[in-house]
Amino acid sequence: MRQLTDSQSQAVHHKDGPLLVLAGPGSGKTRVITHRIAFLIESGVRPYNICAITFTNKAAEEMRQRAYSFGSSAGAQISTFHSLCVRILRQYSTQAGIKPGFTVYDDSDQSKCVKEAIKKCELDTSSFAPSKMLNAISTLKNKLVDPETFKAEAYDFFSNKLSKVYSHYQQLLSERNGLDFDDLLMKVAFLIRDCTEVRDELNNRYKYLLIDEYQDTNHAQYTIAKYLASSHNNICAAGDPDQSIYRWRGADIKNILAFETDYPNAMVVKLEENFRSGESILRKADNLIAYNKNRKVKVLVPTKTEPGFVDVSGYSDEAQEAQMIAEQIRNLALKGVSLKDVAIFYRVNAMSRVIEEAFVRNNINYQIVRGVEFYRRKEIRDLLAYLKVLVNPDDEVSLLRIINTPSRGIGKVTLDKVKYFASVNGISMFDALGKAGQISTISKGTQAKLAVVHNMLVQFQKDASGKAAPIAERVFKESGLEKMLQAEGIEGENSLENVSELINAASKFDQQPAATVSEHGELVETNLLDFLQQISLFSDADAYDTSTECVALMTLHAAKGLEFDNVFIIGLEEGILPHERANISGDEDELEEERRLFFVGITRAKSALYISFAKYRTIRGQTLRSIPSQFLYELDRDFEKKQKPESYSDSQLEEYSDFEDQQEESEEFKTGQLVRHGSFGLGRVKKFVDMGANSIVQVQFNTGKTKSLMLKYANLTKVDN
DNA sequence: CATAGCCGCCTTTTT
DNA sequence: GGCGGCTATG
Repeated sequence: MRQLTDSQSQAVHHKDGPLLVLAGPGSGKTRVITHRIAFLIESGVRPYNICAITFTNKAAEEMRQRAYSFGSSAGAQISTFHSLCVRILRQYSTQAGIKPGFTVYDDSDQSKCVKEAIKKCELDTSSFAPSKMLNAISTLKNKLVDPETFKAEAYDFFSNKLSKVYSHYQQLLSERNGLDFDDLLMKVAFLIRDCTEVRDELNNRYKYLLIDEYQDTNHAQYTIAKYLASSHNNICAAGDPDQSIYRWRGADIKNILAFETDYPNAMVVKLEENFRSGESILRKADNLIAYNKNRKVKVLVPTKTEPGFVDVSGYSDEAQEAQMIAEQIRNLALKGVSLKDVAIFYRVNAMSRVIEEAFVRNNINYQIVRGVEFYRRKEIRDLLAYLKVLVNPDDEVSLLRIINTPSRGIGKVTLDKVKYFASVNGISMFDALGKAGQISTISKGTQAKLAVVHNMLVQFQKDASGKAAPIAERVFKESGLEKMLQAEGIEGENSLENVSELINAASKFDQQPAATVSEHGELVETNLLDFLQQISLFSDADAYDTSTECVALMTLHAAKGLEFDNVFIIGLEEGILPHERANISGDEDELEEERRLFFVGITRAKSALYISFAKYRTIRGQTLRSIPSQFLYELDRDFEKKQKPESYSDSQLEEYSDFEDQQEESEEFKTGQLVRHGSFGLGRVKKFVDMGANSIVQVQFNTGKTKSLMLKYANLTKVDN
């Protein structure tokens, strides 16, 4: 085990009071937190009084294991903000005004609820798109604006409508005893703000608070942290403003920048040495991030003696890019590189497909780090919906999903009648099912069908307070789900396998020593509800399996916190990275976040970094000529001159030559200039990035679309106003 | 009431 | 290019 450096050691051994660890990439930040947990325990703090918050469940699990290896840290609360909130809400459900068996609603459940809410407000879903509404609601919740507060300040037309949707949406969730991701944070923030009894208890329990990736906390999380530490101020925040990549989700970089103002007596430790990457890699990262204006300047100090290796290659299209990468990886493997040490990063999930195809062709093992995908499968969602109803009979979304799955001859008309009966009598739909015999509008035969389902669920419920796996298995067999899949023949085989994988996961969860430990040190047994609530908080990064010999494919966002010897970052093109959606408001902040995202990707690489772009890329079935990302010039202004013609296939050589031709003088385009484009028509210049012959103009066209165009190909003509 | 087939929608990143 | 939802048909 490497020795701690002076500054690392300073952070680790800080005893009481606020501490800010400003850490660059690869500076051993997470290690400092783990050592600090060990130090606190050594100096007499009970593990039970420590709370460490990480960004993903995976990170929490790793930190838990490392902390264990230092000695008995059992009982320390190490989890994500969301998991912590679930715990708090269950423990203090009465004070929070919710029932402890609540369901955590994922985005598809949310979307069902918001659609209903929009309907109730008599708005049409075309001008009030559910996704827009959900986004807006999420932003409000992250800012801790509840429906009542928002209603009071909603003056304009849109806010007014949004406020109504928001109220109805919250109403629906609360009737169903469901909480969405943002509710978990908001409810806890309000609970500890308003309820002094709970705040005191939590302050008493969590005497030391450690928060990793503090740059990505949103206002709700910030508030929770503030109240959790309010009596003792033993808060240790660690993060890197240059790695803030979740602004779009409400993360506020100001939280870390203002830490010293929030906690005036804070000790600040800077970790600027980088133990991860070779010098040439770090220099590129430095060059790039220096273009961000909105930052505190810091330089990465390399400590590795090996220089590292950086390659920037242009390919003709995404298929060639993928094939060349596959070949390079095969070469690396021949040289003895383990596939575990190779990763591919991309901006959007859809870009993984071409790489996958190339890897299959070339016989390269890979895994896509996309954890939530498994839980989105129909058969998995069906079984989970049954289990959710057992634990939370108010969960109408899940109940409606399963009531006729497998089909039992219960249709929409019948369900409408049941729903009407439920609302007239002020009971839940589940209870209305139990009284199906009293619903006179429904035929005797259908009444009987409803009663059968209700009876079945009631029978299942008797086992629902125990372990997860046995009840999951029982429900799968007795509900008819298994028969339904078996009847599908070969098509259903895959589904059957998935279900048994889920049941395996459940039984693994059941056997796990409980992560929760009571004050007196005894393990708290987990049950079905714990399982359901845990998997609903699963994230992509959580699915990353470090034990198998294969290349990891993931988005740049999922790459946060990881490191690899060899890193490939693909699709360095305008519109992809930076992503076109990040430019819609013409907001410089969004471009800076894209730059930070690339920065995060670069700084994952330990010894070799391969960056690539393609001249043509097919997106959503459309092949478009693409422009190398402006970020490539920022890494290295001469990057294009250094391009090897060999990296293009023969047929592309000719095209390459016009690429190389950068003698002509570029014409200046000012923001606001009216221009005409051959196919897009009239538009106005929003931005001009001067790169000599490779200058990029961003034009907002009258069609409403904004495009980034490479000046020398775009054939733009200026139009007088 | 079930099923198949079609249309139209979106599609950045995710706890 | 993929999925969800709607409609028409049996």
